[in-house]
Amino acid sequence: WRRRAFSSLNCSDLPPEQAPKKSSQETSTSACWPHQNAQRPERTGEHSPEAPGSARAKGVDTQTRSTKQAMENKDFVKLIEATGFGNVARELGLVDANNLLPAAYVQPPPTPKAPKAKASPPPPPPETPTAPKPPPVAIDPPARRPSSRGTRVSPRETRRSSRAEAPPSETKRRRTETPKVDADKRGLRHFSRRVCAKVEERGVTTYNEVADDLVQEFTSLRGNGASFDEKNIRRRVYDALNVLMAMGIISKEKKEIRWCGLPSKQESMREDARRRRDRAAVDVRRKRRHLQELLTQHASLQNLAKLNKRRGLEAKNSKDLMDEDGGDAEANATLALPFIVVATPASTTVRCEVTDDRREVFFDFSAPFEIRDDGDVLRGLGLHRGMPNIQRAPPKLPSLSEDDASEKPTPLKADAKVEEIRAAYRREQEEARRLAAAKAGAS
Amino acid sequence: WRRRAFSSLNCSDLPPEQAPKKSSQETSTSACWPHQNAQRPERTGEHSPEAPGSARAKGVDTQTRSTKQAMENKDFVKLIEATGFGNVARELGLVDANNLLPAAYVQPPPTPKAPKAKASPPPPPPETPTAPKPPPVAIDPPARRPSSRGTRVSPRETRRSSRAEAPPSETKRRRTETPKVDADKRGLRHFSRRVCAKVEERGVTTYNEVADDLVQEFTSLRGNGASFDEKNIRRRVYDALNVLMAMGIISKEKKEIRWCGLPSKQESMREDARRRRDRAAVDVRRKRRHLQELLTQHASLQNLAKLNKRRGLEAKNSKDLMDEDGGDAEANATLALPFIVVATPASTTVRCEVTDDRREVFFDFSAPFEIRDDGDVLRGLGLHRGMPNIQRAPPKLPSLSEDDASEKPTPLKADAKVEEIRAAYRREQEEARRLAAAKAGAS
DNA sequence: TCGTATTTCGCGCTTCCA
DNA sequence: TGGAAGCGCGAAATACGA
Repeated sequence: WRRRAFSSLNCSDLPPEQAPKKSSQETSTSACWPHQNAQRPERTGEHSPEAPGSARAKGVDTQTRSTKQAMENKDFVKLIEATGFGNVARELGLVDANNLLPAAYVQPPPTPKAPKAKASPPPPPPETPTAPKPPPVAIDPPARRPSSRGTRVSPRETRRSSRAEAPPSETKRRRTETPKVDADKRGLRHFSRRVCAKVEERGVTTYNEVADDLVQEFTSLRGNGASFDEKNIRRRVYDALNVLMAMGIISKEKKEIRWCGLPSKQESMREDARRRRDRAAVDVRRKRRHLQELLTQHASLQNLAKLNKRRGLEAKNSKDLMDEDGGDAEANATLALPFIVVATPASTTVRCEVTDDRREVFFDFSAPFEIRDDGDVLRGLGLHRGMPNIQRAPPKLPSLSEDDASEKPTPLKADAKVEEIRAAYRREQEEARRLAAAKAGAS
Repeated sequence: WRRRAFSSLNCSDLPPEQAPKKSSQETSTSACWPHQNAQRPERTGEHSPEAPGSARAKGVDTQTRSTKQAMENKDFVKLIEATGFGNVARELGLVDANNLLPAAYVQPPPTPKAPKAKASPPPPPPETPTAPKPPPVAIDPPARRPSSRGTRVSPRETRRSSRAEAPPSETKRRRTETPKVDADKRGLRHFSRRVCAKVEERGVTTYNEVADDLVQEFTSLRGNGASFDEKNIRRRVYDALNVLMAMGIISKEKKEIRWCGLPSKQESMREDARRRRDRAAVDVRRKRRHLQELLTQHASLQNLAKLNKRRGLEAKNSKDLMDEDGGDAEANATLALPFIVVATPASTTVRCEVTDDRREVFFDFSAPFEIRDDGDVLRGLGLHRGMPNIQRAPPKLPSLSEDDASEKPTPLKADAKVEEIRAAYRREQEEARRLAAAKAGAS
């Protein structure tokens, strides 16, 4: 057989109500070949030998059908079992516990009637089992939260003064009467649940809001009009809030109770905060470094200015006595800013070319070279020495593992001897003169 | 200036300790042009006019340096402020609150001494502030957990019997003496934290384990040997456990307290369970559908077998009387399985070609066609009718929002009249004969 | 049914705030 | 400094296991 012939169709030739509704899935299923075992699911080998042609139908009379059916059902159930669907079938109610097909196979289903109606009808619930949740708005403001104890005569107020004797209080009586009715609607367990839910619902709230709500809820829950245990509820709310607080599920700050939510959220928020903190720390470090740089620069310039001034004076003084090329001496004795230095090895050949308008200079080096700006040079001269080092104790951040005492630069010597500066300066001057140098006039 | 001249370098001509360590970042920074404002960070316009050439150095004498320095520092601090770094500098301790540079600029830093040593040295902690956590093993089994009240004389036992009078209890006295020392080491808040930690640490534990541990911890924490409030602690543990239980952070089952973990974990696990549950539900639905299919198939075959038997008998009986083409009548009266039907519109031209060995048949259709297997045909014949429909109440899953009562198929009629079956059969037979049909012999 | 485990419940002290 | 908010604390009631 070549059996790839297949396509969409029109079922108009079939009786309309029998036309199979061809969902794509059904189509592919019903198009399977029955005798190609592998393709039709679950038609196992045990079934195949009993297949259609050899079905053991006992008779054809419609009247005796039900009895025959019973037999066939047995076979059928056996088949189901063999196919591994027994459990499923039983579970689904397709066959009952006795491995019998339900009567629906033969008879129309009887008028549905509760099959498990027992003798004792359950008594109607003595109290409203789940009261309709009252709207959370303040219904009776004057009566609520009677400004704590003592200001108002409540049923509780008149109770046993010495709780050792005295007849069983109303509370006790009630509880003993209906021991189970609201067994899970009392006590710390229940109240903490309620409190938690309430705070979550409110987001930000106060003790009194929560307590009032719970009292309201509770009193309306028990149809009984008396606000029996308002005091108790209020007391319990404290307990619940405290534990919730300790768990970090809520937080309280000056009467303001705030829902902090699931620890997962907390965790992620903590993570986020940590990240931001770290980023900020890096930022501070960078800024500190930058500040240090600025300070260094400033100190260098300051020192250079001093140096220049002194050397200028010296040069001017000595010029009268023994100088040959006049005004240039003063200029040579001082260092003007800004400038850059281009440094190469001594062996390098440098070709220098200046444009006619003297606005551009071209250098051609035979070897690698290095450019230094005035800042570099001043630093190299040691003119920055004596700056306070700002790499001191970083501001104490909320405790973190890593410490910032990592790259504490070697503390600079407190001051630089003027002679050292001078020597360095001379050395550099030599260097600068020997190599290619360019100056831009200052001020 | 064309200033792209740059390359890697050798600093061999410079004094080695002055050779700037060129980290890539530093290089790019120090290579900036000072007079190209945009490139040197933070050298704002306010700074530029005071730039190097015009620095106001008051003198050069090293001896008077410190006083001059004070003036310059003022300028410098002003500069820092102008640059927007004032806050940072102050915060870093670079300048003090009076906007003065610290003495480090001039003098070597003095021997570091706590600058904020106050008058009253904090008294040594009267008790071990954080006790070394005792190993959790039982240290003193006989004395611990004295099998509840009454069996043992504890300091608490002798306390006020009627709390109205009686001298202030030891507890109270202690608390009043040291009001803040352990203010956060008492009370429900603290204990619930402890309890939670303990349960988490233990994973699975019992009330007594937790309580014993906490008592142990507490008594060892307060050097005071007396187990003052063992009873209270034990009482509080109940409270904490209850609330924790209500929050679902722990669970308790017959004295076995189990850590259920953060709600986040719970949430994910709940999510996971829900997913698995849904997957299983889909699985059940699919299996149920499949079972229904198998049942339909089985019923069809069963019914067909009956029908065949009866019609075969009828044909045999009537053959003797008035049949013309003998044995074929019986074969024609019955339907053998398996087979397939290829259906086309009446107007379709079908070309059929069979190979010599008769193992392959080729069809050529002039229009779309449809393939139906025996299952389809039997279903179309109505032979599956009367099968109980298994789409009954699905097994009650743990409460879920969605209901499965979505695609309840229209209940099939209880039984199929034999005449109907016969008519349908005949109709289909006609159709099958008129169209292309192929049979594979059965058994 | 008793003894223990657990929970309920509210008195009165402490702390906070105006 | 007095009143209100907050809550420590433990007696008593109840639940529970043997």
